[in-house]
Amino acid sequence: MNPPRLSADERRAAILAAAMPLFAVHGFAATTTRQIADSAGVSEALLYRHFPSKEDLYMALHEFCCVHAEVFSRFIDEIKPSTSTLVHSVYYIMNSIFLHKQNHPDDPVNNEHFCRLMINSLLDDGRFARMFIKDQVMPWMDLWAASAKSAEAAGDMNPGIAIENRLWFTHHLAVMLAVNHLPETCVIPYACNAQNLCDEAVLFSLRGMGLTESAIATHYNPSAIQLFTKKIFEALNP
Amino acid sequence: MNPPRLSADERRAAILAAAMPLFAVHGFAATTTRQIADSAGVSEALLYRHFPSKEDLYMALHEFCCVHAEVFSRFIDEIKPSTSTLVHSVYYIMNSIFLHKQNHPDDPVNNEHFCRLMINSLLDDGRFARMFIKDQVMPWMDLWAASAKSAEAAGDMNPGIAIENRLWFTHHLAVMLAVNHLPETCVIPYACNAQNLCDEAVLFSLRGMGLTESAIATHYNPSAIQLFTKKIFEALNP
DNA sequence: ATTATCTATAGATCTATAGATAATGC
DNA sequence: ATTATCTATAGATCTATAGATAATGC
Repeated sequence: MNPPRLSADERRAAILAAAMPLFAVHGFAATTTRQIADSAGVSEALLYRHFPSKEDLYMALHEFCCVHAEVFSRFIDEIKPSTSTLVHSVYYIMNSIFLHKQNHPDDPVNNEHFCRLMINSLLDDGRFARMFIKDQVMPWMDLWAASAKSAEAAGDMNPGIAIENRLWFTHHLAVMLAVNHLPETCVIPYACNAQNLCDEAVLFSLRGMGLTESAIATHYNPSAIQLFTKKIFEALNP
Repeated sequence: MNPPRLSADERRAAILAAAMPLFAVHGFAATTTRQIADSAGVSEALLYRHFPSKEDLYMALHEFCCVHAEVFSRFIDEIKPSTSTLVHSVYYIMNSIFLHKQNHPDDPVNNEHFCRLMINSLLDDGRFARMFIKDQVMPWMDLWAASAKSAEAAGDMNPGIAIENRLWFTHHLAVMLAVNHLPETCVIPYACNAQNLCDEAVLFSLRGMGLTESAIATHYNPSAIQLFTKKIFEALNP
């Protein structure tokens, strides 16, 4: 009859899980403590037992996102930098960020909600975004940059753009494609479906980074890439 | 002594001008009618004389942005589609959206505020973003797409990506660069300053669209482009 | 006479806390 | 005995309106 009585840690996690979609979809100011309490099935008073203020709850949510993203960086060391890795990485970036594919299946952080929290942070002071990028994205960036350097050394890539920027630009395109698809009706009148759009964005990025058409022809093999990303997927999901 | 008594139209515009930075920076929910009234130097009651509700005021602000952007589309017909126009357009997109350069000097809509309103719309239902894109961006897109087709016909561009998407991707990169720079501290640890970043993003986009290295070498002449954009700038500011 | 503008306030809602109660674990 | 949880509510704030007042234009 009565709602289950949880331990402090469990209740804390349950409150965060309930708060996530609310803060993500409505933003900080438009989300009320009453909404969160109702969604979590507890009283507002209990929220304030676990979090000193609404603001603290919001910040705890950001920490929660960072901690639960850590699983992704465990397998970086096993991947060798190369032109092929670069191509596969671009494919992975685009698919995971834009199409929300190939992420950890047990990830408690919904991809759309995470995206919304990030954009909300960018409209705010950017603290959460910086924290996440520093802790979770930079390890990958090191691998990506090493791969780009390797591609350059192999003569597969034209010069003219700082190595890291080539990958940031790819990343930015992926994020913006995701953001444009956040509203129920996509704001951009693209002439194709999301999957084709993603594939074209991969090609755009590979070319944009300066990869030669011949290097792209050699390394951009969709079926091989699917195998590669599937392997990552399985490594993340033992 | 007393504050000046304005006509209904003038007061309405003054209220919108005061509301703009508040809604842009803090978002709809976190902006109070009291803040707007104080910033406009009037009572809250007067706000509700001019706008039935806070929501209506917000929507009026969106209309205001669209109307005041119309000046930009007046000179489209004078520009001929070509590879050169395409290159110049990419440069223009990147500089106007990311670096906030080459816009109309009398534009009452601050570029950063406009960017924030757009992103807020994307986190919401996207209505404002769709309206602006349809009315203000699509006329340009037609010119850009015609230029890209012209470049393709001239043998300057490799195939593989839908024509419009090449320019949307360029646009998205520009927007995301702007968004990453919204917080006081940029969220991405770029290894260069904003001007270099913009130049590199132009090169990335030209390559990404599939322009050949030789076409880029022929048409991407920074000093000639500065002249071109200056001409647009002057046309917009007679 | 009309229009712009204000003061004052109703009614709702929102964050946060005080103090009481019920379930758990030793 | 400790810990989780609730009810009730204070105090602030927020949107919106009622009704009064002062400036403008014919």
